[in-house]
Amino acid sequence: MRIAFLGTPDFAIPSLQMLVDSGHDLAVFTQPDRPKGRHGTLTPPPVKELAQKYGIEVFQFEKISALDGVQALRNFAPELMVTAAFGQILSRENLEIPTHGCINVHASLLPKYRGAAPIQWAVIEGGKVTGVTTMLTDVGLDTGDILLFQETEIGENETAGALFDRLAILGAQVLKDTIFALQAGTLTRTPQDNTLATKCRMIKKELGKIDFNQPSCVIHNLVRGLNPWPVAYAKMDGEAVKIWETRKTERREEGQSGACVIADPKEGLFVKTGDGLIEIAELQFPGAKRMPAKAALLGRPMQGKVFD
RNA sequence: CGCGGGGUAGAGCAGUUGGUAGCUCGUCGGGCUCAUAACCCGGAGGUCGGGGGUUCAAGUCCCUCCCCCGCAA
Repeated sequence: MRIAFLGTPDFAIPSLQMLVDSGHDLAVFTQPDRPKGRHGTLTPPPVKELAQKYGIEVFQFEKISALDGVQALRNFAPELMVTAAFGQILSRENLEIPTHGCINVHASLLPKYRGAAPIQWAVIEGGKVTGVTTMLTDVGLDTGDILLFQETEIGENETAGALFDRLAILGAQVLKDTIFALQAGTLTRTPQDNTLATKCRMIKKELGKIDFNQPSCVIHNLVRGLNPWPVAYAKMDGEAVKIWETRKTERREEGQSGACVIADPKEGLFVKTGDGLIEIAELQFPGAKRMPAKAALLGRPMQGKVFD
């Protein structure tokens, strides 16, 4: 099938790879190269790199809905359009180009977690199950009819990053099934129940500030959900310390919220929360690399210090 | 050349006004103990990121290169 693939980050990679392996006639539309890293090096999005590896034509528009974007899309004349974490809003004009419409791969069980950061929010809110949904894109934000979906459990200590990788692969599978069903003529559409819909906000850095008055599980979920980006943090002696990994614990100890009540290179680092203790397993001080808390404690006594 | 922090024993850190490198953990050996990741005693292990310079003398000052990290994008 002649397919226009619109996607940008790593999440879209397995899906594009699947389309390539399935022998479809592809063109890739992705975001422009962006400055990245410490020196602002202009870096192509992952999807572009993969596309170029296979000699697939790549188009990059600041706004696909603008005139030149629509024109390029029309010229390619796709039968089907597929989006996966593209990062741009499609206009009605865009959507009317492909004869079979536009399929979006979304990393949540719609209608839950519509919007930009569904994976992180599923973890932050402590969800036990999430998944991937394919839907028929319409002009709303992830509001189109549901085609297929697949569930997966979220591990108790799973990070958003790890879940991200799994859902990217799962997404490719669901997409494959969806296209297969489309070609077989067995695809069914199920409208979303808007009364059950939730929309997730974009992740901002300030969201990562840990409030140790919160219960341990809330903190733990925040830490997992913001790993590997932007990473939860707390301040100690005026410095922002990144908290990479935490563990729940049954240990009890008195102290003020945020206080390092146990800080021993052998036992580990345990901080008082709103309802008990939480173990900080991995952290990162300014200028330093991330490291196990037990290692950090060897050269940096933290007993009695307080995070705020 | 966007701003800043840092590269010192296997790991994490300290090293004051320049004068033969210390701490905690680990590691090796010995001891105590019913026993131990606990405790005691002892040992090994570092050309202080690379190169150049100043000096009687540099981890410590100057120049330069490499690498790591944070912020900002």
